[in-house]
Amino acid sequence: MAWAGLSWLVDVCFTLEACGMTRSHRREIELGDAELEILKALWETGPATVREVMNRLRETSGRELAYTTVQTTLTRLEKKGCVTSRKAADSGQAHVFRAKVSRERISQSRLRALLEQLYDGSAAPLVVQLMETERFTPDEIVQLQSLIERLDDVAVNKKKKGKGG
Amino acid sequence: MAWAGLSWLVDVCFTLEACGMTRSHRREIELGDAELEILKALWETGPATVREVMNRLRETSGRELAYTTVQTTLTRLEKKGCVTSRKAADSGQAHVFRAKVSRERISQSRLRALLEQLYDGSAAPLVVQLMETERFTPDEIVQLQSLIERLDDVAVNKKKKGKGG
DNA sequence: GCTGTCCTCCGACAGATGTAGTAGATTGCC
DNA sequence: GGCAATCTACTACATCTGTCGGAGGACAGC
Repeated sequence: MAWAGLSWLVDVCFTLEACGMTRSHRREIELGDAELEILKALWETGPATVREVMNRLRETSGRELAYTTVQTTLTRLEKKGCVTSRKAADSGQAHVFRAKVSRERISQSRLRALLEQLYDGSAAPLVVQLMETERFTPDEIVQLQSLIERLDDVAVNKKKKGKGG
Repeated sequence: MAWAGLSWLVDVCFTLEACGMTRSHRREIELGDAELEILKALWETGPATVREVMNRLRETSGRELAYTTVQTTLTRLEKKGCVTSRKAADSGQAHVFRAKVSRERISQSRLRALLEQLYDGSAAPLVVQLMETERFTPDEIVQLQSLIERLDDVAVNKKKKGKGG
């Protein structure tokens, strides 16, 4: 399972938060579906050429895109600052593209937009909705439980601080 | 607060689930940002005319849109099956628009898309991300805790049922 | 050196979306 | 009956996105 632990994600999220990137930006990055799909392929493969991304799409999603379609999309992603490209000696003259934004960053950007658009920024309804409509494995439920406890601790600490200090 | 309880949302979600609408549809409804904003206004006002929606947008978001812009968007929403319109006796000749899809439905559709696009359909990472990066009030945390317990119960019951027949 | 292959760059085009103007019907009022 | 306000319907247009083709450069093999 990709669920060896939530910690990696938790860490990433904390990092983002530490960078002050969690609030205030309504919509940092706007990506279409195809762009996102290709970016996802790039996350999964790691740095890759146009052809590698194209193959990856075919193999994993059965998606048949023209070489130039992938290329155009990668170029647009580069223009948006989501990927970088450079020439690598070991890949002929083909450019190697590398994702510059993380999956979590995109995820957060989209979630934020969703929150603003649907619930005036309040996150709880979305969490509820996710928990109610999606399936979770028992393991995941345990993980979520511990996360909530952690949230709870933070809340309690804050309250203490607020009172005592 | 709008958080008198989560139960309404929970109910809606269960209803959706009962309708078999929770999985399998990749992308039922595609809405742009402006469309969503106007649909949101309609959720908030209840059935309303073009002008009322327009005013609502100005008052709540400071959004200044031309009358016809709102109208066009509402018409497009109607074509997409998200709203209905009819002539009401008490509103002159103006059509009264009414939201036909719920906020939760849209929310779910978008969340689902996000899940598929980013995490191959696995919901847990999104929940984690939301819980880590967004703020929750102590009350909300309590609510979430009880939800998790409920999830936990369901999981346990399933296990029992699976065993017992 | 020619040819085939692969790559990059550029241009193209259709559909969706955001935004709005205009024409013509309807209605209230003098 | 005519004018002003308001509404609907239609049209328009720029931008973004998805998708791709063709021109031309680089390189491997004959």
